[in-house]
Amino acid sequence: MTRPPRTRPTLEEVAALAGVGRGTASRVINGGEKVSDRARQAVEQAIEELGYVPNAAARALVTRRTDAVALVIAESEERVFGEPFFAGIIRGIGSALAEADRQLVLLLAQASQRRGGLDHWLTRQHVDGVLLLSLHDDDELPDLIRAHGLPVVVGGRAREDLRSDYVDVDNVQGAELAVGHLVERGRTRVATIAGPADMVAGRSRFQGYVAALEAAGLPLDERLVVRGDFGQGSGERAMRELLVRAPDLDGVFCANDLMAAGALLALREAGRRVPEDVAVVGFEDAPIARSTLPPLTTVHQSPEQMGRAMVDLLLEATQAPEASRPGRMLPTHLVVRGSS
Amino acid sequence: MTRPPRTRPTLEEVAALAGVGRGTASRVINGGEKVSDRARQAVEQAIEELGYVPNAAARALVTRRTDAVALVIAESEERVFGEPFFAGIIRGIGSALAEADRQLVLLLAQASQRRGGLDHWLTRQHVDGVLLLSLHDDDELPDLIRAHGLPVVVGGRAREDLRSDYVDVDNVQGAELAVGHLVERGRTRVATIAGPADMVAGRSRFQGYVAALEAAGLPLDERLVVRGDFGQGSGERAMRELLVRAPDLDGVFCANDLMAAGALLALREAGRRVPEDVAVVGFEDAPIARSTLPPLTTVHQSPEQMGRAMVDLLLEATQAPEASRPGRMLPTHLVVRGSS
DNA sequence: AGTGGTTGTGGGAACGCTCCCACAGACCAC
DNA sequence: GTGGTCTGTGGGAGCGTTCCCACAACCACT
Repeated sequence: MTRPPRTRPTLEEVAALAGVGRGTASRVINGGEKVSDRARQAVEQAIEELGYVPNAAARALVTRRTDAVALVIAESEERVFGEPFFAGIIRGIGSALAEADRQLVLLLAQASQRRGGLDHWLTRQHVDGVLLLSLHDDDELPDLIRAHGLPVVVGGRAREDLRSDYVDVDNVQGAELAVGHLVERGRTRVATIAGPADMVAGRSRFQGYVAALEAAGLPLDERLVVRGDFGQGSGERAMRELLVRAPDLDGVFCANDLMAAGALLALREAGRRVPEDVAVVGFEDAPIARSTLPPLTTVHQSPEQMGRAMVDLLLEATQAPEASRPGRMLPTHLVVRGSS
Repeated sequence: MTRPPRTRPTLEEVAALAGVGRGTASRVINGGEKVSDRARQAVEQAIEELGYVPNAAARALVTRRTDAVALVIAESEERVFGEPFFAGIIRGIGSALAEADRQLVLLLAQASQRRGGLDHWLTRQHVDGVLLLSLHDDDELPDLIRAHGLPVVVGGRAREDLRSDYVDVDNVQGAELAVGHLVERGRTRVATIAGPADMVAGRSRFQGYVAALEAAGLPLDERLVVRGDFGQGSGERAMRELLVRAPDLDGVFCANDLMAAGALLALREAGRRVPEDVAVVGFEDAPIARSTLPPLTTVHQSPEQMGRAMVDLLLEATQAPEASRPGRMLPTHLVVRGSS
C-alpha cells in the first residue's frame, strides 16, 4: 500500500501504469465496451493502486453534464423543515439520487435572493435538472426555469394546469378512500372539513369527497361542508360550526390530520363519542395521527416515495427533454385506527 | 434584444464582440485589475448582449476550486428535519453560502451509504470543503474527511478534544446565565435536570450549573442532580424524583426545553406553583418554550447564527488550510418568560 | 535621445477528460 | 493470395476557462 502522491492521479497516469492508451482506460471506466479482458484488468488494477478518482470538472466540461440536480425549495424554510411531510420527500430524493450517482444541490430560495440570483445560478450549467418543492398556486418559478432549457419536476403540483412535469399524491383517490370507508361503516351524514380553496390539496380532496358521496348515492349537503386552513385551531372551530349546523352528522372527513386533531377536541368538548357517535378520518398520516385520542384513522401518503418519483421523472426528462410525460399521481391507502 | 444562440456563448465570443482579447475579457469578469475603462465597458456590454454566463466546469478545471460546499448530515434525517434547531442551522448555512456565492451540496449520510460512498463522493473534487452536522460522540467522520485533505467544520462539537474546526453554542456560559438568573430571583435550593453524560451539550451545561452555584457561594448538593435523556418524558420522571429527594427545592435548571416542559407537568401534578414555589429555566428556546404553562424562561441560542459561523469558519479554512483556528463559541442570552 | 518603469493587452499553454477517427491485427470467404 | 469485416486500440482534437509571459504604448526622468 503505497502512499498516494500529493497531486491526484490523472487518467493518463492510470493508462501509463496499466500499459494502455488513454482511450482504453477511459473506456474501462465508463460504459466499458469493446475492451479486452487483459486491458480491463490492467486498468482496474492501476486505478486501485493509484487510488484514481475521475475529475468531475473535466468530465463535465466535455460531456456537458454535471450529474448534479438542484432541489429548489421555494417554501419558507420554517415550514419545509418543520413538516415531516417535506422531510420525507427530501429523504426520498436524497436516497434516490444517491442510488443514481447524482448529487443533490440544495437551493433555499429565500424571498431575498429569489428573483435575482436564482435563474443565474441555474443557468450556470451547474446542474442537469431541477426539482422544485412548492405549494403556492401563483408560483412562476417552474416556467422560469424551463425557459432556461432545464428539465424541471415539481413536487406537489401547484396548479391543475401546470405545464411542468409533476409528482403529487392522488388527493382525489385518497379522499374517496376515506369517505368510502366512512360510508362502509354505515355513516350516512358525512361532513367534511375541507382545506383552503387556493391550494390544490384543498380542492382535490374536496373533489374526492364529492365524488365518493355521489358514488354512494348520498346527497351533497352544503351544511356539511366547512373550510379550514389546515391548522389545528381551524379544525376545532370548523367542527364546532358543523355541530351547530348539522347536529345529526355521524362522520367527518378532514382534509388533513391537524384539522382532524382539532375536530376530535371539539367533538370531545361537545360530548360526542368517537367513533360511536361520530367517526373521523384524516388525511396525511402525520405523526400526530398516532397520538390523538382516539388514534386517528387517516389516508396514508408516502412522502419518501414521492421524492423518489420526482427523481425518476427528472432523470427521464434529462434523457428525453422533449417527450411529454403525464404527471405522476401516487396512490394512497387507508390506515384504520381508533377514530372510525 | 436578439435571441441568444442555441449554444451558450463562450468567453471567446464575448471578447470578439467587445473587440478585445480573451485575457482582457477574463480580467473584467474576475478581479478586474488593470483594465482600461474603455475595455471594461465594451466587455460588460458584450456580456449583457450575449447573456454570457461563465461555464463553471471549465473554470473549476483550471482553478481547482468548485465554489461548492458539502453539508454532510450524519444524523438520522428524522431528527435533523424534525428539530427546529437543525432547520435553523441549515437556514443559516444556506443564506451565508448564497451571500458568498457558494453552492450547497447536501449529503444525507444514511447508514447504508455512509462507509462506502461518502469518502468517494467527497474526494471527487466536487466540493471545496465540508460542513458536518452531527452530535455523536464517537463519530470518526471528521477525521476521515480531513485525511482527504478537505477542510471540515463541525457544527455542535462532538467531543471536547475534537481536532477539527468547530462551531458550538457556549453551553457553559448559557447554563451559568440560567442558574445565575435563578439565584438572582432569590432561589437557594436550585436543582438541575442534566442531559446525557455522553453528549457535549449534556456535560457542558452541567458544568455551567456547577460553576454558577460556586460563583453564588451555594453548595453543590448531589440530591439536586438528576440526569435525563433530553426527552420530555425523562424530564417528567426526573422532576418527580427530585421532588422526592429534595422536597425543599425552589428552582430547577433543565438542560433543554423539552425536559423542562416535562418538569412543568410533574410540578403541576405535584401541586407546586410555578414560579411561586419553584422557578424553572430551560435551554434552547425551542418553539415549545412559548406554549408551556406557564411559558418557559429559557436560554436562547441562535441556530441560524451558528450556521453562518460554520460557513465563515469554513471559508477561512479554505483560504488558510494549515492555520489552526480556535473553536467558535456562540454566546447565548436569557429569555425571561413566566416560569421564573 | 536613451533608459527605465508602469499600465494595459493579446494569446499560448494547460487543466483532465471524452469523443472520434484511423489503424493494426485476427479471422473468414472466395 | 486478395479483399472484406469485425475487435480492440492509441492518440489527436477539443471542451471553456485561467494563468502567465511577452510585448506595445506611454510617461517620466536623466
